[in-house]
Amino acid sequence: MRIVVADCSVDYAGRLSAHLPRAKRVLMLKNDGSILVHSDGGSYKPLNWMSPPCSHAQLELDETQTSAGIVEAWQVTHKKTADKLIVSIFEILHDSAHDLGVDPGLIKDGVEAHLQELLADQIELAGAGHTLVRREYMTPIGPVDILAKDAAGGSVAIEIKRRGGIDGVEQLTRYLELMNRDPKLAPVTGVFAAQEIKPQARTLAEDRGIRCLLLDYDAMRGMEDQNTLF
Amino acid sequence: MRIVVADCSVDYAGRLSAHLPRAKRVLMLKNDGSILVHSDGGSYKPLNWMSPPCSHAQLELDETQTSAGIVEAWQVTHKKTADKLIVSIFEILHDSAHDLGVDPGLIKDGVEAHLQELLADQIELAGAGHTLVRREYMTPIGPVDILAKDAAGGSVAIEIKRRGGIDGVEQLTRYLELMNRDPKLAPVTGVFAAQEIKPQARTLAEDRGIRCLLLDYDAMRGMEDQNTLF
DNA sequence: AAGTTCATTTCGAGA
DNA sequence: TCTCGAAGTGAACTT
Repeated sequence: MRIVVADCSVDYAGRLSAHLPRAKRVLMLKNDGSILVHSDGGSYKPLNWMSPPCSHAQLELDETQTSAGIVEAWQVTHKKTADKLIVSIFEILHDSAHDLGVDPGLIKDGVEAHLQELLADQIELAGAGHTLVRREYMTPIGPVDILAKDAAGGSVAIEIKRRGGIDGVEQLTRYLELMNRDPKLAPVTGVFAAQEIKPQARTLAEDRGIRCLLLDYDAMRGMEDQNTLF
Repeated sequence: MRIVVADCSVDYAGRLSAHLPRAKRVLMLKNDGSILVHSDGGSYKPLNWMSPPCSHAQLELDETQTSAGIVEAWQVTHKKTADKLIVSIFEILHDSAHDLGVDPGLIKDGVEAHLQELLADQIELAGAGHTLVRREYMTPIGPVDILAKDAAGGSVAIEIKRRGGIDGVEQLTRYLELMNRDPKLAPVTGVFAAQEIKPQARTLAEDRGIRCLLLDYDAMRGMEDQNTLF
């Protein structure tokens, strides 16, 4: 990673043509040859950039450029699309290189996991009087997201998805079939919970006697915040 | 703009929860309080970030943190959504600040203008034997993008859009109506040229006897490059 | 101001 | 490998 702060102008030609007038900017040159041109504002999106794979070359300066005050010119070319980015540098204000190594990468706590956590905490959303038995209840063919008991004491298996499609209903159906063979659990009813339930999935679920539960992630999160605060 | 290269771990809590394990990264702190966490790879999207408006605070370190080797901890909080980003720093490898001033901003050369230029140069795309009369041919209600003549010497008015919708067809229709009143031009036929023509627009155009011409921007640009090279 | 569409989108999952 | 949908999308344009 090389970081250059410079007074520069930038020209891009690719899907569109774009030009950045002369100004001080931060140029981030990554090891894969890619380059980002950042200003002191805006969002995380650079003013201009070149995505990898691409190659970096130093251009020869002609008379016009040197007399205009350009001290260095870079050309970054994309290896597949022939997109081109030219950085004309008038003054380098800072230049440093850093060996960062390979990044271990971002760990995202999936929304599904979070939904499961939230619904476990707010299990009454599945029905008045419902109580939590346990999350990730193991069955021979995999874990059921949530096992609960309804007001009458009957078992309830809940499958949680962010987007509820046919697949999720089939999955829950398999769990229910298996769990209903267990005399300690049976009869087990099913709840298919998701932020969004596709019409086909809803039809299939209801046809099989599985209840559908639409989850409002933001509302559940807001509820959680209140529980934490007080 | 402050640039810090540091051995750090990052935690984000907002719409989702995310964690970046300890590693060397570049932290870009913009003047508006926003922060970008970049690694030496990936695209222009940072591993993690906080968009403005947000505020930056230095956290007090507790025993657990100091014994874990953390020398500094930052908390960046969004001013509206209460999203939170915490950067735990184990070692600062580089730290510099730069006054960049306000950026004049990106100037995008519209694709439509470029398409007009390209089609004017490759006017035979509009039909074999077509010749260019002029670009931006003025009429009392505005300029027609391209005026050409077909192989038989008849006038052809071409309207160019990046995405061809109903609006563009209506616009061209008005031009054609007007131009057909001019005995020096009449009869004038219309060509609706665009990178993408919506079905409704195509139907309307063809119903009015206007030809539709799908433009392949990349191919036209490639052709232009060849013309320039040889 | 609120909604819609586009993006040099980027990114990930599923087929 | 390719296609399709989501994104902590952001940004520009319409209504």
